[in-house]
Amino acid sequence: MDTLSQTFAALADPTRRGIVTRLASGDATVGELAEPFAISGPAISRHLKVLEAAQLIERRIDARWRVCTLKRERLAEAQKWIGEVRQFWESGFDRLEALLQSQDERTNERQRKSESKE
Amino acid sequence: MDTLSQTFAALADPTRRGIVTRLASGDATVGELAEPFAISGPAISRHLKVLEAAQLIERRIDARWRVCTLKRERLAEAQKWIGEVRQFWESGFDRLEALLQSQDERTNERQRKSESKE
DNA sequence: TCTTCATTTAACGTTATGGTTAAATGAGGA
DNA sequence: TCCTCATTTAACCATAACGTTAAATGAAGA
Repeated sequence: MDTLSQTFAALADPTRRGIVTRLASGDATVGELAEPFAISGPAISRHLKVLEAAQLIERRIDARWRVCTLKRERLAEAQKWIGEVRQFWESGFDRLEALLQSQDERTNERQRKSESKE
Repeated sequence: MDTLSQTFAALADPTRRGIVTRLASGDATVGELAEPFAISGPAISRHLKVLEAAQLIERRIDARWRVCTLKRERLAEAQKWIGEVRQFWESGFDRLEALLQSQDERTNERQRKSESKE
């Protein structure tokens, strides 16, 4: 799965967004992150694994706790993607090809006639 | 499912992001949207249904075509959510409670001790 | 009216997601 | 060493997601 898909998928769950929001105020242990939610430890653990796989957080070991830290990069990329679409939409310009390339959103794209001719 | 979850889930698929990007350059029929992708019509139709359910697009009937339009609101909300988290994270301030409330991210939250005492 | 064409719905299969409980892991403290 | 505690892994279940092909729908044009 591509990075952007992973980022958006990770943010599509309210528990995970809650965790991200909490981490925006500073690092926290798994237990601290779990506290506000009425779900089991293993469920939290899996949510953290999803966030880590999406590179939205990092985990490090501190004595007998795992401390989670929020990472900037993926959030920035996701925000940028939305921003570009919005900006393009507002501008009314017809430079789609440029936007498509800038966003590298050609996954699954069908072989183009123009391309197969060349 | 809450709105934000629906928005992020809709954006978590590369085909749907491709459709959104295409629509940022202007309205398009289902056929036009389907053209770049190597998947079946029904698959596109379902992607459009997801985007419509998430209120990212609208469909209207024009003769024998269904024309799709991008909508602004949900994209703006999603971008805003990410922006708030990032801003909060960068600020280093400890006003988590305010952020939580502003984002209405208390879904699934466990009964708090302080609350049950009051 | 009959046919065509764009799109959707139905039915189906496979894999992913999110939850659970029970057991495993592994560092710290007694 | 042995116990405790924080967290993860394993095994399982239900439901959602995404793809397919075949059939249905419904407006346009002959």
